[in-house]
Amino acid sequence: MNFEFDNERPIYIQIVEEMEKLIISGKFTSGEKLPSVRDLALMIKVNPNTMQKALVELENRKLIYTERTNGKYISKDGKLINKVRENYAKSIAEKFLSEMESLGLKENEIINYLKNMGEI
Amino acid sequence: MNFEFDNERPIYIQIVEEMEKLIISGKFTSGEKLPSVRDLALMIKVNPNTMQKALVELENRKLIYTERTNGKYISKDGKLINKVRENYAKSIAEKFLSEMESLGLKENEIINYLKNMGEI
Amino acid sequence: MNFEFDNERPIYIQIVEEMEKLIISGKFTSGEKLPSVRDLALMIKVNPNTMQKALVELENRKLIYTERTNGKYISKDGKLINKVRENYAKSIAEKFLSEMESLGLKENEIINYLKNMGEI
Amino acid sequence: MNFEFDNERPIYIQIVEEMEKLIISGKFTSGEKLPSVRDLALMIKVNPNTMQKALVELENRKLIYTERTNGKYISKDGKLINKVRENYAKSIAEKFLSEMESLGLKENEIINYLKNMGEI
DNA sequence: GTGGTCTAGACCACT
DNA sequence: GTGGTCTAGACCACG
Repeated sequence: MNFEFDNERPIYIQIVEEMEKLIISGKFTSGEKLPSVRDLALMIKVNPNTMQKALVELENRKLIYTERTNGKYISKDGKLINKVRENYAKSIAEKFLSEMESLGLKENEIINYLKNMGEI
Repeated sequence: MNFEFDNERPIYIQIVEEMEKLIISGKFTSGEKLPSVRDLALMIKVNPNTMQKALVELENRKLIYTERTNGKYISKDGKLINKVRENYAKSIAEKFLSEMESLGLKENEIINYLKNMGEI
Repeated sequence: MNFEFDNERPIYIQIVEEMEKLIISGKFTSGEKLPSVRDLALMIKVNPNTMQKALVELENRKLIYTERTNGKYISKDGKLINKVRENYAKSIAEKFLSEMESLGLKENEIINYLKNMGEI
Repeated sequence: MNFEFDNERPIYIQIVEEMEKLIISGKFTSGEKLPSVRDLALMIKVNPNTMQKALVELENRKLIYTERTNGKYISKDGKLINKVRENYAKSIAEKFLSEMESLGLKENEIINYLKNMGEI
């Protein structure tokens, strides 16, 4: 894993976001066992407590679960994961549209804008 | 003006962002005189220090300028404003595309997704 | 405040439970400002980080909220607080009944048992 | 046997508690021979070490005893079992009352609350 | 002065 | 070896 952090926002939040993306995009598969907290911390070069804080948050969101003394696992709840993915896509698309529209662009203009970007 | 702030990020940054959007979308016109810092602070219900901090940042970005003893004005530099608008549009579009692609969507899928949203 | 902790369970959890009780029983009033994290930590003699962890959990439960750089406050959502109180009462009553019944006692026997306790 | 464990507390403790309840409620009869440690472990799907740890604790509490090379038996000491049952009932009743009272309820209100629960 | 974050390091129970 | 908890101490942005 190769994580880059920006200094403006808490590291643990950025870890949560990155891992959430890895889960909902299928890079981590359902039920897969995660490396130990300490190993994850080493891999992305943060303090184990920081890693732990991120994992607790992911567990609050039900994207991972803990087997006591055994390890942590990606959730097996496929429906939940799908729902999170859909919510995520919807929320960033809505945010994008609203920001572009606040610049005075109409929807077809926005779509043309995106198409042109691909061609450059 | 009716501003809503999110507790997670500095208020003055959020003011900067909102005013920048107002300027580049033309809600504030070039050369227009701004209300006094004190009045702006009252209007959006923040501490005058916070308002002042936001205005300093906008001045750093050349989007407003100060006439000593006279007040603050929206920049008359139309090219600059256009450039800021274009950079802004480009940056949010790139961010949007990269986030959608990290979910595993291709560019044409993303565009279809946006089109469908509009129809709902 | 005078808190006593048992060694079997995490201190921060015990703090959460005690403060939850104080809130739902009205010892803390709605909207009331809490002492600073550091002061609370001093008062009940734990590390500020431990106190912070407890307060984060209370915030997750919506029983308190944070005003950035200003302090923490008891929730003003009276309905929520009532609901938590009712859930709490219901859950401990159900647990109590089920445990007494698993000893072979009928409901009227349980109630008599309680009445006798008071008289001793 | 059908045991469900909560991840937050040691499994062996939960086994002890469940078996204690089975004994004091008469589900296991005095003097009855228990299945082997290995079989018990299989039945409730835990590691034999964990089962063994639980049985050692039950033996410390004199609720079972071991006949060397022969097996483990439920205690024949009816007085002891009664006493444990009474202590257990008393302790959960006291805990229940104290928790309800910490919500601001008086004893007669608590009893009415219980009566109403039964009727729903 | 407020809350928040992070690091370093230690200890613990459990399997 | 696993996750979990706790302490001590430092630093930071904000208002």
